[in-house]
Amino acid sequence: MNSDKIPDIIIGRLPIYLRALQRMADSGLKTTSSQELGELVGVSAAQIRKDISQFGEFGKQGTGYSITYLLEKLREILKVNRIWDVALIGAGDMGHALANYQGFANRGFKIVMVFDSDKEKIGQKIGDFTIEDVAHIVEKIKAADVKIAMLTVPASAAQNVTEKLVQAGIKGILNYAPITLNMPNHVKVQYIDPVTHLQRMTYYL
Amino acid sequence: MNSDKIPDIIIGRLPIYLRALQRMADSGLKTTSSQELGELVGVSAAQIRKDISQFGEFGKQGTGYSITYLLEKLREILKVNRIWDVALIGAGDMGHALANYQGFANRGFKIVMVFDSDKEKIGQKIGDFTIEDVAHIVEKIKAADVKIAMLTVPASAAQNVTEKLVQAGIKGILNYAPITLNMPNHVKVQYIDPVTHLQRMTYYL
DNA sequence: TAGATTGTTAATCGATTAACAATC
DNA sequence: TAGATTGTTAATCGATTAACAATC
Repeated sequence: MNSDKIPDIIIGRLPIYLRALQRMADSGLKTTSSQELGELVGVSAAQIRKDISQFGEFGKQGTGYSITYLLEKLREILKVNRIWDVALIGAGDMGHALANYQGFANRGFKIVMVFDSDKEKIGQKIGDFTIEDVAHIVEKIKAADVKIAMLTVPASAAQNVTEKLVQAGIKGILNYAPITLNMPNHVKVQYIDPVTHLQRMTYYL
Repeated sequence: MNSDKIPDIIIGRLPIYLRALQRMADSGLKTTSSQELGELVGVSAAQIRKDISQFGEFGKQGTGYSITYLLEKLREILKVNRIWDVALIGAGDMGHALANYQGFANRGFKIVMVFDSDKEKIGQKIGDFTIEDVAHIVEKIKAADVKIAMLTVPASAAQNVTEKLVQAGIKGILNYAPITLNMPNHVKVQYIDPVTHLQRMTYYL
């Protein structure tokens, strides 16, 4: 156990462990080891143990880790033992795909509002949501006390929207726009750009 | 200049530099510095210089880097000074969003075939493509000599499809299924799972 | 008990930063 | 020329791995 600041690189691996453990639980397994979990996620057993031990002693010598117990602990650590409301900004194809995605709910997230700037789209429905005017984004997000946003607007609009999101009290942004955002330090961003991921692989081809 | 093996972490930053430089070029800029580029992408100037200098001497003391020249060099290094054909597997919402995405072409990629296993979907159109039966995926990909795939099938199908992709000679997979894939070492994978990205942020909230 | 596996320490390995001579 | 900025070296910082006592 270690109460110092945990490196971000470790935090980044925990969701991967969580995902693998959930699959093990779903297939009825009760117990695992650092060895087995490591093989499943492509990480050394030593690293699995080191990462987990930052937060406490969750295993047992000789038998390994109880899957449900470790799941519970990881969910606590990552604060996904609850449901986070999420605002979606940008009702294009990607926005639609995310709005319809069934995989959020059981992993801690729920889209609760959708915004766009296109007059044609405002007022229309995506699944259960009515698309709202991005002009009202600051007050709507504040009123709903939403802390997480997913951004699927064009690159040209992303920085501008980001500033409104910060103003609205958003603390974490999952950014699908292909641009690095300029942000205050207290707001976290994660980037998803399929092209940068593809370009990372072509180097090796 | 350094001819040893370049660390993957450096390769991972190059697409980010490339993206920022492209934006600078689009807005008419001719020249930049490690300082300026670093601020734009959130990386130290020293690191920008170190990363770039792995591949040659592309800058000039006193004046910095020519944007078009550095763009050209980075595209060469990443092998995106050409267009890569890409196979898309999974014609769900995410598959549709990717098939319709206009941002691939000018950054080195082009979807050329779409597969699904759903009899209802096979034969239907997505944009310009007719959805093909995943049962024929190995011969179709081999025949077209495609080396890169994007995987947007459910987690339960992903490992199975991956094995077929490897058999078909695919060398890089962009995986949207929320599961770690088991792969031979000579095939590269990149993972995109919005939930793991979100869970990485909630820790800090 | 004997075997298995944890949590942790120390050693190794790798990445980042600071500093500056070279030079445009 | 004077000012700016590169490419590179050495120092620092951080992450990973190997090894093993503790113990279930």
